[in-house]
Amino acid sequence: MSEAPTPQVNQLLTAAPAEVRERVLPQLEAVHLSLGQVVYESGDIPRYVYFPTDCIISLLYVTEDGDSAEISVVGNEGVVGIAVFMGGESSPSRAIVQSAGYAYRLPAERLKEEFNRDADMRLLMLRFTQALITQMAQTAVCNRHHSIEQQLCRWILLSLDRVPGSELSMTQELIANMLGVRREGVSHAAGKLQDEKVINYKHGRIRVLDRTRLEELCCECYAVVKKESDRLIPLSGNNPSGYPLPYPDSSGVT
Amino acid sequence: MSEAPTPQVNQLLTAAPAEVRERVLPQLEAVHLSLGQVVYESGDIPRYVYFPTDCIISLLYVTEDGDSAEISVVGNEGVVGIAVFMGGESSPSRAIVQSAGYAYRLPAERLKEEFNRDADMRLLMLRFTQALITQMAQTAVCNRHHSIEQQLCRWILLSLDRVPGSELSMTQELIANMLGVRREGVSHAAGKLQDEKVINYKHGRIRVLDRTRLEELCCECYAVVKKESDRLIPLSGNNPSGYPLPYPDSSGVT
DNA sequence: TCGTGTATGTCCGATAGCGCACATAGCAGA
DNA sequence: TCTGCTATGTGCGCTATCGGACATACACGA
Repeated sequence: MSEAPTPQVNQLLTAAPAEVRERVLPQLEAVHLSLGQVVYESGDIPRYVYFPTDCIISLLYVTEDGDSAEISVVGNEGVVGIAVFMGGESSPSRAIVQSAGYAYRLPAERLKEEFNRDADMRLLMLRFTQALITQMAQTAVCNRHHSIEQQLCRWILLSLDRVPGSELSMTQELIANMLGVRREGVSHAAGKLQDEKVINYKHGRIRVLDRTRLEELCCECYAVVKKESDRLIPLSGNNPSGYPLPYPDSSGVT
Repeated sequence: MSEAPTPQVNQLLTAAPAEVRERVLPQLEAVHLSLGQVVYESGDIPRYVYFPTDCIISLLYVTEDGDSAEISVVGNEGVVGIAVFMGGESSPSRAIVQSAGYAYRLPAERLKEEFNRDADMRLLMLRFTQALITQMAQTAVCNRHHSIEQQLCRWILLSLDRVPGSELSMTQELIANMLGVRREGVSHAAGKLQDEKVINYKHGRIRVLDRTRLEELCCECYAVVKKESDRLIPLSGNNPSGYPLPYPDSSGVT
């Protein structure tokens, strides 16, 4: 388990107004989040908000009979726990770690204070929230109209953008939970992508071989979300590769 | 075409801090919105925000090949045009009138000013936004896991809560567009509900005969959204019938 | 009162995804 | 190196929904 990246890897922390950052930095605490860890349960009142650096956190909705669906993913471009500043305190979603790594956490109260105190900070958080909303809405349409294969492409691309390298650590079983489909469905779709040499799937490890082709096979949902995120979140757009800034490009396998 | 209800029919206008309300009331303009009217197109920069009184506005996402899905509905409990205060200016959704009636519109700039000026007003808007987020997310899960019949029940209930009386003016064709399914699918589901004497469908007019049963046939998605809205939006929870306050209960047919 | 257009109901085959069962393959630990 | 667990691939019948074609029924206006 490597060291925690610096807080600046998180784009919101980097883009935060200087004085807010100064107040907040000493209070940030690096925490390692492991795969599958539940950060918030549905209805929980968060004590901390999390700024991911090299991890990915999924927001899931779970139905009464156990079916689930991922409604958005958050990586180093964002923060988990928006209900804290949106004023609702809690939300009916579950937040789980989709890719292990480090995040910086801050007491919920502290973010709330900064949000209410500093207009620029507020704008930053709200614009991120709007990007999140776009992601959710697009996911809803995607769930309705696009094939599992297309959705898998979207899912891989969204994840890839939030993680260094071109590899994801994730079983088909878990992806199936995220997409709200059967594992077999994912297996089938992944098989097709492998036949096309677009990805390589090996025991819980996806390696993307041909990102361009992957984007072609994907529905437009990925592009819509990406474009809107780039527009709304500072920095995010300055980095055309989509990979987190402090890492080398996809050339090297981690 | 009857007169416009007072602005107080809109719960956000009613719940707004007194001083904000005083500043804003004289600048509100009643507008009649007719069925199917497009309030915003995807990507538009709104010049006005709309506070519905007795109309319903749907937020839709449309895919490249014309498929659509409703991601949320807004009635007298809310406001349309959140991108204005969220800081993104525009959003990729289309807003269309799902049920004709009146709304009060306010220049976008004015809402933005009040939002930035008054912390209570801000909280009000943000809590409403969080309720909207819940609705979108629940829609995404519902799209994935529930049958057309269940979704139709959810849709009818959500609409009914936002309109006086127990009747909806809406063709199956339009409902199909909202749910992102075929008209035939809606026809089939509506037929089953009619056989059960839960609703009565007659040429673009749905009459709800047995609301209790309708709620039973519905997936939990309606209840989740309703509960969260009641929690987050003031007043909304004070009115257990769920119908807009200034109207008589469902007893009378309009 | 009658016609016309819109709204609804229904039938067909096609297909994507489900649920289940089971075979295989890679990985980790003894 | 062997063993066992976890992850993946695959086959089969089932069902909901799709896509298109068509028949009916209601509502409104001449």
